[in-house]
Amino acid sequence: MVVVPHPAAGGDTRGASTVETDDAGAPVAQVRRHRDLAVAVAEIESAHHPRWVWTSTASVYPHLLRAGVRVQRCHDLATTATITSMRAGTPGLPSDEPVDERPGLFDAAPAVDIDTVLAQFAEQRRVLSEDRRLDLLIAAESAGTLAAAEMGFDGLPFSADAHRRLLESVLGPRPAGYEPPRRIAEVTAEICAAFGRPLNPASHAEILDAFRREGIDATSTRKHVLKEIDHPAVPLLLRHRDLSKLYSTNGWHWLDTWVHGNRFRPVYVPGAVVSGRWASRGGGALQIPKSLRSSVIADPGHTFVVADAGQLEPRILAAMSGDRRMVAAAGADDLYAPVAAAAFNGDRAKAKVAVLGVLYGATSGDARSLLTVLRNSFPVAVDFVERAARAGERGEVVYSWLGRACPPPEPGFHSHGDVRARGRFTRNFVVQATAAEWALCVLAELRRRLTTDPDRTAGELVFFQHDEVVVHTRNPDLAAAHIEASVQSATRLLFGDTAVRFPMKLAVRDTYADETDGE
DNA sequence: AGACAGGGCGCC
DNA sequence: AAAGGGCGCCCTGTCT
Repeated sequence: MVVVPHPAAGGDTRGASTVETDDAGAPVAQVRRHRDLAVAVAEIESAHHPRWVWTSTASVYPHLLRAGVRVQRCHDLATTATITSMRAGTPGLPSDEPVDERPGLFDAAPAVDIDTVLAQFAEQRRVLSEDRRLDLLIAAESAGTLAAAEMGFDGLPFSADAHRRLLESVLGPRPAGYEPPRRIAEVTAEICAAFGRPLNPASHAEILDAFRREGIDATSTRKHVLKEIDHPAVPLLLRHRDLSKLYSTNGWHWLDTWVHGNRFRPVYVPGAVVSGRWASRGGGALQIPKSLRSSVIADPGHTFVVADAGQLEPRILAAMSGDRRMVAAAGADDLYAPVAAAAFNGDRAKAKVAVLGVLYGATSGDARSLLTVLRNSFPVAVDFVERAARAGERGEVVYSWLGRACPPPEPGFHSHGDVRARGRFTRNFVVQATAAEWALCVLAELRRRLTTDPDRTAGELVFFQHDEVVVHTRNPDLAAAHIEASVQSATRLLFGDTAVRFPMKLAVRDTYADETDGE
């Protein structure tokens, strides 16, 4: 363990200090002063790969990456504090540290004294040393912060030319000024013609008003509502919505902002979702529309290995609950097939609806009755989430498998609707948060394997999205082997010797697009 | 001018 | 096919 305080504000890395500690966080050597943080980290890292302890990866590591310095392991104090304070019921009190989004600068956080950092680390070690699962969670979260910074820095291979071709074929040429692209202008004109009056197709109020003038009372302008209306403007409105979405969210401006040097460089924010899932800041990294994925093109000589965990959350529920029949079902490649056989006369569609309904807290009568059927065959699994739901309804906090706490309820939650919503949230939390932990452990192990493989062609992580990883590699077989091994490792770390399987759908392609998507 | 809420969509 | 959970982002419309 080597502790480094937060660097001074303003990008001034002079005066950086390090001190070596034992596992408990007690110093075992003198504090060393360094002229340059990146140089010091590079030197120490090459000697013995310590676990770096710092205030936050988000505020320190981007600077190191820009200096060409990478580390294997860290302990992120801010991330740890966020998790432990949520467990203590005092969310949001410790450092809400801003992440470094400005190249070349550290954020404006004040410099922190090394004794303060040491004290915080020692206290966190004391807590973690008593809780093996929490210790594992913190290690995985910390590794995740490194992976997030590295993926944001390296970027996802993305062909700006391919994307420009897509935009031009769908929207027309790039507008010179602020006027809308040709195809959007055309469909807007057609909509106005269909209604016989000018209107702004982006205004819900104007659309509803226009329909009302023709004697059509729509409750909203949602797609499924519009589709019920027999009117020539309906398909035009839906098309306008699609085009506008592409233009405004992933159009030329998005390309200029987020894609440079044929790399899409998003800002990942690990653990930003209460369940522990990652979020992204700007660029919509975790919501890349399917239509854009054919522009994610591997470099020459490289391919992508795209791996996603199929039916992850039901498998997580099986492992958490220990329901013997559900565990047995989760030993199959298709979990829904044995569930259907056991409870739904082989009707797979019904089995799927029932399982998803139990995970999300379905309220519709249809799914409720299927849930009752599911309970007959899988009582332990159903009871597991029902207990989480009832705890939430009582205002209690629930926990993931490794001990992440969900936020406490809002003080004023008492209405029937609030209480039921809280139950659906806590019901889903226990599974979604544990699924996030499993995926994070996969990511951490995969990162470790890829970066330490003596064969330098194993590849690099370029994308992570909840239950999916993408490796950019010259050697897809090796990358795939590392993915499989990482899945085994994560499963064993969390659930030990379980019969639950987590089959990965692996695909080797030169674009991120699903091969079923048309060219 | 800027903040915020609500509607809507698409990603898991 | 959707439903239920979690997000980010865009738009309009309203309020300050």
